[in-house]
Parts: sequence; structure tokens; C-alpha cells
Amino acid sequence: MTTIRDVAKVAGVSPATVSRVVNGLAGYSAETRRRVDDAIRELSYEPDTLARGLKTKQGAVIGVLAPVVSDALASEIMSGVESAARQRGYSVMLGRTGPNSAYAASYLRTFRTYRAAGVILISAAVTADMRRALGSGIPVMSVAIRDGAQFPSLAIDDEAAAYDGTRRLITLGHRRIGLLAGDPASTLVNTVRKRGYLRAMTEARLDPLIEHGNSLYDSAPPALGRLLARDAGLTAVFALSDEMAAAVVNELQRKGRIVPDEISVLGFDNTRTSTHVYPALSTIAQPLERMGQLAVERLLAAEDGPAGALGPRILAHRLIERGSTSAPADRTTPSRTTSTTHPTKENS
Amino acid sequence: MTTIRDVAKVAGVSPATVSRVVNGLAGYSAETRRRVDDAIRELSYEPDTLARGLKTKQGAVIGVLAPVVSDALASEIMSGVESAARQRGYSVMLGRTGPNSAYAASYLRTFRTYRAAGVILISAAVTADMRRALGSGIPVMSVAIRDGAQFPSLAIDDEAAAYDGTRRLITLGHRRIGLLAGDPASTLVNTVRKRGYLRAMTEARLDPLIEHGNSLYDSAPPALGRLLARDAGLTAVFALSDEMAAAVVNELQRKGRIVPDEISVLGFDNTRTSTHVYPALSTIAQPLERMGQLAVERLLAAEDGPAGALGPRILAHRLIERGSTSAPADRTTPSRTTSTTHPTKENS
DNA sequence: TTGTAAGCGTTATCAC
DNA sequence: GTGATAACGCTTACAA
Repeated sequence: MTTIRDVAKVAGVSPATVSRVVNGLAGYSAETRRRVDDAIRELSYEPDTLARGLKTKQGAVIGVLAPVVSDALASEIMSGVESAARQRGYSVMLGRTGPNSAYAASYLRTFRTYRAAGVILISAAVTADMRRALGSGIPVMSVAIRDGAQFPSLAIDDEAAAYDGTRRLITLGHRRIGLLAGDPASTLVNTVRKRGYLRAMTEARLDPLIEHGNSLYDSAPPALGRLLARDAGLTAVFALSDEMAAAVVNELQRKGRIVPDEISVLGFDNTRTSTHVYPALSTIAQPLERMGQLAVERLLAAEDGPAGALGPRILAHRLIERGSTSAPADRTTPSRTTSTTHPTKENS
Repeated sequence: MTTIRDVAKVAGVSPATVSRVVNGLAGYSAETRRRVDDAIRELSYEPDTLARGLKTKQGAVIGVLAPVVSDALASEIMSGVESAARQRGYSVMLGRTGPNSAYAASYLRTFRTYRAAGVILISAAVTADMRRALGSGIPVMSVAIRDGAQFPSLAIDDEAAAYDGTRRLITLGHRRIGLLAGDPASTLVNTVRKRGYLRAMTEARLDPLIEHGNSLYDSAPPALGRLLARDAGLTAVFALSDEMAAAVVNELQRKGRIVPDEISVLGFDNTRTSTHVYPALSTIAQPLERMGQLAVERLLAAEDGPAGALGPRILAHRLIERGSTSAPADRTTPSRTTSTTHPTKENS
């Protein structure tokens, strides 16, 4: 390993001067600078992050915690985190939250020992436990989750998004719209989205119909079965995750029902999964990659600025219509297959 | 931050003794041990990873580099890496390889400054450039890629796997089998798989038919179009990635062709994507999660043992038959829809 | 069984 | 402008 002393020796200066040059501080002549730069290149010197972090009490890692590492939603956010972090000279350290939050706290303690510059929690709220595990110097931020509470977060307005999705289905002419929600116990965000669905249905004087999965693919077919058992005449299913929506599309097809002609399916999140089925999913888009980038930007800004100044921040969602939704065919409302699709603005 | 000295003071011993207790070394009485443990708990002390790494010249991070962070294949391998690393007290640091290997080398240099215990390269070979960037003390290993070269790697036998997949299609009765390969320039592994396909086809005196995509979803429909343009009577398509295979299934459906009755589709990798389409993909399974775990195990073992002792290592692949493959329907060979499926052992 | 002290590679404070 | 020097928190000879 080549150290700062090696460079100093070759350049004929002191370690302190090399440090100044490396860190872009003032206090040396142009000539000195050139000699140091040359030496650095010659020895291909790279400052030791460990020693630096130890001395400055300021590490160069951003910790990221996700419930499941291989999840599409988390992956896309992490991708944004990675690019923004790298761009600013930080490295990202990855951890899995797992089932209980004790697990998360353990990771947080580890991040602290690295003197992490910040921590990003994907799809998980900041609990008191976690805050404690992290100590006081390190800013945390939740991404893709938010609730009434004032902890730092970055998310879309899930209530409004679910409302808009439901509204769109209603506007298309659907009246019997089933909701396929995630596990209410584990995913906080589902409760909020459910509220949005409920509000839209109530406003339109429509009967809500809800069944629960766990946000993952395999949980959807049985839940869809339950939905259909309760109302065989459903014309639309709103699934609160793309994975479940994809499963619904496939399961419907397996049952010989045409999507969207017989039943429309609306997803949520706009992960890669949404384009991996046929017909491709109409879905509510969250700017996942962007959220990851923004999270590190805000985290890093928080370090300099007032430490606790991070509140919740809402990003815009967007309804993307692909092939899995249309007007219901067997009604008096205009059918998409026969007419051009000008969304009819009728409410009941 | 509570340091080892704080603990020492509370426990009424020296920092050295605390260190011994923390690291499980011998040399203290049971009574001392108890007092130290109590103090540690009381202050919720956690050793500083930075200081420790600096002193011991042995960091606690495993670096992982993937071409694309949000890719399903990489995600599943990373998931295995994470669990194995965590279990052994290591943290994983994530990086994206990006287009050129200069990018990768830069990450490698960063890993070195963390005194990484090892580095895992997903879907990328170890180049001389990279070896150099990493210095000599840190073991590297490629996962899910291998070639004739003797660099350390962990992969299935891609040639044999592609051969087996092709064989299976032939055994089912297919004669006109198109191959949908990835970009030959960027993905080394594709060349090897292509060889396996070619060998099986040649042995069976069948005409090979190959078109190239780039392994991703969007590249598949046009490539499929080209395949079909060259032979409209194709009864099977072997795609060298699940994403492409999924796209083929969906595109075929869009064209009104029934999978597998009219055309069988075989995928590769057995990522989550393979179960996200209907019919679910038959595919060649790589033990992705397991590969990730094994990679860290071998890396960590390599540290202690002889440093360069890591050669290539081959893992078993497995053919998984789901719904996207069957015997061709419009031939004299037994149709799967009418008879029970005993794979007919006929060769041409 | 336990303590003292010397560094690991860096940055920051202070002199010159 | 530049160089000693003292930490940062830890481990590890070496002493006791």
C-alpha cells in the first residue's frame, strides 16, 4: 500500500502538504502542487478511506436498508442511490431489513461504526429503536413510505395516487372495482393507499370490495379468487403492487378471461415487472430511480445544514396507461375496442 | 461515541483487556470478563470498524460489482451475498460496473481503500486492469460467468446447460429451434451458451438459426421477428435470458400464437421473471442465491488459505419445465395436450 | 491475568 | 507556503 508519506517523500514535501493538495485546501505554490500531483500519479496513490474516516469522524458510506434485496422496487431505488452516491464520492453499503426491526437496528449499528454519512430506509419507517441504534450524528431518511408522522421521508402521496387510480377506473366506466391490497400488518403504505381507494369509491357511491395479499406475486391468485368469489361480476381489479397485478393478469388469462376486455387490471409502482406481462400493466408510477438519487442529495445536504430539518417530502406520481385497462366492454359505456378512447367523464 | 477507553474505565480495566474480551482472545479471569461484558452492555459499546480496519489492515467489507444494480439476476446473487456476508460479520458494498471496465477499476480502487476482504464480480470477468486496480492482497471472484481462462469464478457449465436445454427441446420433438442470443460483444457467457446450442443442433443434424438481442426485454420482440422472418415454421425458441424469453412469450401472444401449443419457449437463468409471465417459463436454472453465498464463503476462505488457490468452480444447473414448453402440436410426435407427458426419447 | 505503549494512515493545529 | 506533531479508536507486542 502506498501511503501519504510515500508520496511526500517522492515529491520532496511533508505529508501535511500532500494532504492539503489532495483535499484541495489552500497553502502551497503551484510548483509544489505540480510535484505532488506527479508523485500521486506515479505511485497511483489513493487516500485510505479508513484512516480518513477515523480522523475526520466523517465516513464516506451511505447505508441502504431494504426489506428484501432482490425486490424490484428496492432494486430500482438502489440504482438511483448508487449513481448519486458514486457521483459525490460516496459508497453504498447494503443491508436487508428482514422480518423484524431488531434486524434493522443491528445493521444501523454497523453503519454507525462506519461513521456513515447517511442512511436510507426503503419501504420502512424510522422507528425510535432505529433512531437510537444510529446515534445522533447520522441523518436517516425513509423512501417510498410515508405516514402522518413527521419523520424524514421521500415518497409520493400514496393516498392521492390510489384515489387517482380508482377515479380513473371509475371514469372509464367501471363500477365494480375490487382492491387487492398488501399485508396490512407489515406494509404501512398499504393502509394509506387503501384509504385513497375507499375515498374514491365512497365519493362515487360505489361498494368497495377488498382482499389482502402480501404484495408478492404468489399471494395474488388466491386473493383474486376470493375477490371473484365475492363478486363474480367484477370488471376491474386494482392491485396495490405491480407484482400482484402481474399475477392477476396471468391468472385471469389462465382462467380464460380476457384482459382488459372482460376485466381491467391496474397496478402500482411502475417497476420493471409492469412491462413484463401481456398486456403490459397500466399502473401508478413512482419515480423510483429519482427517489433514490434525491434521497442521497437530501441526506448529504442535511449534514451541512440544520441536522433535523428533514421533513417528509412528497413527489409527484403519475398514472401510466398501458394495455391492461380499458372501459368495461359489456356495459352501455363506450367500449374501447369499438370506439376511440376518449375517457368519458361520467360519474354516478 | 463510546470508545474502548470508556468501557475500560467503567469496567475498571485497561483498554487492552476490553479488546481481548471483545475479540474473544484468551487472557483474563471470568470475573473480569463479566465486568467488561456488563460495561459493554451498559454503554452499548460497538467497536469502531474504521479504527479496527486501520489497525489490522483487514476491513470488514465485501465489494460487489454488477453491470446493472437493478437487474434481476444480479439482485438475486446479491441477496445471497448479503446473507452470507452478514452472517460472518461482513458488510457488503455495492457498485455498478457500467459500460467500460475503467468504471469498474475505479470502484475496485475504492474497495481497496476500504481494505475489502474480497470482491465479487457479477457477470463480468476479471481483467488485468481490474487485478491491478485492486492490488495484491484482495481476492476477487467472478460469479455467473466463466470461460476457458483460469481466473477465480463460480458458475454453471453454460455450454452444457445450453446443450441440455436444446437437447430437451429436440427430445420433445422439435426440429426447427431458433436461438435468441444476447449481445455477443458484451456478454461473454452468450458465446459459450451459443456453442452448446450449436453442438446439440449439429449432433441432431438440425439447422441452427440464430438471432441476437441484448439480453434485455425490449430487445427480444424485434429479434423474434427476425427469427420468424427467416423461418415462419419455427416450433421452438430458446432465449438465452429469462427477460428475453418472457418478452417472446408476450410478443407471441400479442401475435395471437399460442404458447406452448404452437411455439415452445425456453428461457435461461430462472430469475423471478420466469414465473411472472403466463405460461410460466421453462428455463435453465442457475442457483443464483446459492452462488452469492458460496462466493463469499470461498472468498473468505481464500484469505486464510493460499491466496491464489481460487480456480474456476462449476455448479450444477437444472432444467425446470413449467408451462412454456411442450411437444410440438402439429406433428406426428405425441402432443402434450392429449397424452400424458412422458418425454419421448426419440432422436433424429 | 493484566497494563503500557507504539503504531495503523490520515487530518488539523500550531509554529516557523 | 510549509513542516512537526498530536490525535482519531483500535490491536498487539512486550512487560509486569
